[in-house]
This record gives sequence, C-alpha cells and structure tokens, in this order.
Amino acid sequence: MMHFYEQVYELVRQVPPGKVVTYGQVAALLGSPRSARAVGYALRYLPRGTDVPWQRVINHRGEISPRFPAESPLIQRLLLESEGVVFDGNDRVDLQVYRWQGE
DNA sequence: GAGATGACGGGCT
DNA sequence: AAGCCCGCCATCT
Repeated sequence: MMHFYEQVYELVRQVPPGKVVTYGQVAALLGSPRSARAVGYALRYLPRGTDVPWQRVINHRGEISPRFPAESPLIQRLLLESEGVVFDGNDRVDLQVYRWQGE
C-alpha cells in the first residue's frame, strides 16, 4: 500500500551526508505541510540497521528531538558530527547553514 | 470504525 | 529566550 511512511523514508534517503532537514520540511516536500507530526511518527517505526539516514531529521529549532530510550539522541548527535555537522553551545545546529533545500 | 498515540510546529505568555 | 498549550495528521490498537 502507498503508506505516507514509505514516502517519508524515500525522501529522507535523498538527504546527503552533512545536511539536515526538519520534520515539517519533509512533510512540506511530500505535499502535506501540516503532517510534521506524522513524519516523526513514521521514523519511530524504523528498524535498527535501516538504510534510511534518520539521523538527518531534526526539529524546526535545529535540535534533536527527545525520545525513548534516552541514549538514542546521543547516538544521533554522534552520527551527525561524524558527517561534519557542528552543534553549538546549546546543542543546536545552524539550520541556515546545514538545512538541505531539497533536490 | 472510534479513540489513542506521538522523533512536530506555530503562536502566545 | 524558554516554556506551555493546542491544533494537525497518518497510523496503530
């Protein structure tokens, strides 16, 4: 079936290393500007070891959204930093610099 | 098919 | 500037 989730995964796979996108941005690119929440819900079901670069999706404030388990956000940050993304003193990334504008 | 869920966002305090 | 509240939307139970 044509799940919205599948579309989310396909789009996120297109985000290049060293770049990030916001949940709302993903939703907008898929044609549903108000489905940001559903995007986050979709990523929640990703299995470990997936080929989807889920770490490149953050919230509109440039922060890594909290979740369970608590170590997950830490892993996400390490993955991003290993791609060259820099976090400031408030654990946020500068979206003006790292935001992926789409294809 | 109705109610609950949640890795969001924007606006107001 | 940081939090809180409330509306949104697709999926899950």
